[in-house]
Amino acid sequence: MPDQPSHKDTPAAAHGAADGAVDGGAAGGLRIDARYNRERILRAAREAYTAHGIDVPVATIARRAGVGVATVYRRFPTRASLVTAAFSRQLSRCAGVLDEALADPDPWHGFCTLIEQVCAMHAADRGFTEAFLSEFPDSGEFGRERARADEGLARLVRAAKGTGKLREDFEVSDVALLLRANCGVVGDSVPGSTAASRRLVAYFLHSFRAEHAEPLPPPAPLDLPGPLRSRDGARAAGSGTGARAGTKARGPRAADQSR
Amino acid sequence: MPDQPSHKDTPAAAHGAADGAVDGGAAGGLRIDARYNRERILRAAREAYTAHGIDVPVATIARRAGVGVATVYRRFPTRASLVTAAFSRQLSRCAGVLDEALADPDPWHGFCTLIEQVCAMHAADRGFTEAFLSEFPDSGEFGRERARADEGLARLVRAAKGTGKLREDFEVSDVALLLRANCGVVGDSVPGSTAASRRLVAYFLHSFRAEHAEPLPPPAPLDLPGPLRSRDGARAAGSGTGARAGTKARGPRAADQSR
DNA sequence: CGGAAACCGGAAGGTCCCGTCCGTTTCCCT
DNA sequence: AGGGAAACGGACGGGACCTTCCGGTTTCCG
Repeated sequence: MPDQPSHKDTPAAAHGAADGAVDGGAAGGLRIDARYNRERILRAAREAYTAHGIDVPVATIARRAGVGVATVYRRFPTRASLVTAAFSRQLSRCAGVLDEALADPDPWHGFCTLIEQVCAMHAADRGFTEAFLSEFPDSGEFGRERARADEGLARLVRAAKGTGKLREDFEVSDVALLLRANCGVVGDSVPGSTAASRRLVAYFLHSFRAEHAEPLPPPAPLDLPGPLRSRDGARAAGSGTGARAGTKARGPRAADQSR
Repeated sequence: MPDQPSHKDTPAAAHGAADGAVDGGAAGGLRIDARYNRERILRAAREAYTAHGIDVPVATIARRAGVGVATVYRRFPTRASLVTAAFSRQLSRCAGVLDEALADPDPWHGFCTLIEQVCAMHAADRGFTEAFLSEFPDSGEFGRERARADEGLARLVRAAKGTGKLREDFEVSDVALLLRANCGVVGDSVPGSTAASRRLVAYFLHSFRAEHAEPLPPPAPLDLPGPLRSRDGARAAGSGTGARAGTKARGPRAADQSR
């Protein structure tokens, strides 16, 4: 317990989240070899996800981390939990950017900066984009952060409108619109995705300005990318293939038209 | 060889593409039961893809079409070919919309209509969106259509700029940008995707206008969604998993860091 | 009307991947 | 130093999917 070498009553579950670097999950009270491996797994996962997307098989990550599959699963009970843990950094960076934006004396400037930064993050990391769009991070860390983000975003938008620079009919949900759009542009690991994203953002920010604004069609009953529809919900953790596109879309029943 | 029933010279392969309705592929010279089944398969595929995306298992489509899996594979040698065939209609509709746009006396109006219509098509059909973004339709029908589309689009854009309504620094590749963005917004089968798409398009078209235009960052070296990177190419037809996300992203080698 | 080619459907072959089991190894505390 | 708990890793079970095979059936020409 490098954290609190109390010698007697191992302070295991005491209050682990104080490890020098970022410790998104629960690394406290782990044997040092376990902690070391956990770090290696996270690093390997981050690299793989960033480069190839979140559908990289767990076995691949395990191999690149130099551990067995079982070790990965012992530390992260499910694929989804690994993904969540791998991107918790990025997520807090997003939160940090939002805080900065809120602190900006010019709300409109803060708003623009926020959009630009977050979109740039997505453009630079394919895995983050996919994780963001994916449904399973709803609950857990992603979900909790989101609640706070929604609130802060609403405040920022209100303030930006107050300066008269952000058009009045702008909706908070339009941020989600932009983010999803950006994810679409970034989507695959196309080389020029960063440039494309920048251009997209420029177009959007231009049309968000109050001056010369024209009427818009009504916004969709859409929320932020995270917690979308409530479809078949479940499958959040189990069912392996979690993020794979198909699989889930199975029709009505198995013996629906038997023949 | 249903294609060339040598036997004598059945009018089979004469000029099949004249089958009353749309006949995207080669239904000529098929026994009537085969032709009937082919139609049922296509219909089932279209329904399934539209509703659940192109990752629906072949077996599901076969069941809903009331045929066996083998029948599907006999008619469409591979998953990809089925997808291509299923969406060939939509594709020609796109081409038609483009032609209409080109014929519009007001190029700017034609341009706007084109964007709106195509985006609406994507919003209404999840499968079409996925197929459009997917890489494998490069070759074959999709690819050929695209060449023509690129050319027509370039002309339309030039004409629209000529009227002074479309901003001068607009690039043809910005259409691809918009389409990809729209696919991102539509992405999942969210109920309100149509409304979201409409709003997205409105924002974009607003910022495409020449008046009050502001400088933009340079466009990405990006083409239309279809033929993107040339990555690991191959896998076009075979390799089952065609559209599945992961799988392909396998790391360097199998025994890369064996342990 | 009769036979052969063209068709059909279910089952089997081959991949890939998630998540668990269990014998073995490593670390930590006494 | 030594014993036990924690951790490790390879193999295994289970599930989906794509595609092919093969014996039985239907259509169509003469």
